[in-house]
Amino acid sequence: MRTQKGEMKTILKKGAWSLEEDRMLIAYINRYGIWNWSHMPKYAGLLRSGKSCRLRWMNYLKPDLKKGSISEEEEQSILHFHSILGNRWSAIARKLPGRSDNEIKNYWHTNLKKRVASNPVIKGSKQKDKNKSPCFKSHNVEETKEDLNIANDISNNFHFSWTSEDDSSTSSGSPTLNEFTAGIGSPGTVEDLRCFWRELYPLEDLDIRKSDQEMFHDHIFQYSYDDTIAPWSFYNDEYEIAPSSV
DNA sequence: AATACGATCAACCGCAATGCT
DNA sequence: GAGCATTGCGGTTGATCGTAT
Repeated sequence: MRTQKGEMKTILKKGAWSLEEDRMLIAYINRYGIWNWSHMPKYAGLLRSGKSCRLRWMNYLKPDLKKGSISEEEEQSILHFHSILGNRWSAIARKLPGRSDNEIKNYWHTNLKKRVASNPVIKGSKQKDKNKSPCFKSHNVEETKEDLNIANDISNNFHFSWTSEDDSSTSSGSPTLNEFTAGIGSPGTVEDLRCFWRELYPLEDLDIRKSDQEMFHDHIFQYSYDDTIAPWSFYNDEYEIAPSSV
């Protein structure tokens, strides 16, 4: 189905993320970095909005996120910074490394809000048992840990290189967190992306996903056929991805 | 055992800010 | 400066789970 502008119109998936979707997003970001949330899902083979992908990554998949319960120190920090900043959750989150704004917001609403309302001067804190949390028991936490390992294995087997204005040397290996969260990235060339998908869906699975490959005929993709040197440099002039050696 | 209810948290939605053309 | 795309934020919702009855 196409819109009047000739763009592909896809039905976007909503609701809980599956393991497979997590795996695809992690693997894609490990390989190409974060270059454009709106366009990324399509190239990663995800039927999700960019917003949804960004949220999933920021709140759950980002490797430097802490997975455990909020500590007493962190709780005191939340109380302290909330008294200064109010409901500016993202600002509070920046003060607590490894915690997302969503996590802090949820923690506030479920643990602290009532307590602060009933007792404005809170000194101590109740340590909640996160093992009782439904989400801790769901597939997401434990299985995603395993999934992150799988994704890391995948990314470790990829050749990843780029150059920048600041650093004319070429870096190889997997990008660090700072590198790929700093916006370094590229959707890759058509052939490069094919290799990426083959890594995710070896042989027999590739046929099943033929419909997904309709995107190779997407108008944006057509650019890449005519520009084989730095096909995606128009997205980010500072970086260009080297042809994959996979 | 079945049901109701509350707690928790991942995900969605709408809007504002920002950047680009 | 207008219009559009993208990103980031905060409020809210809904699914899931544990517990009480």
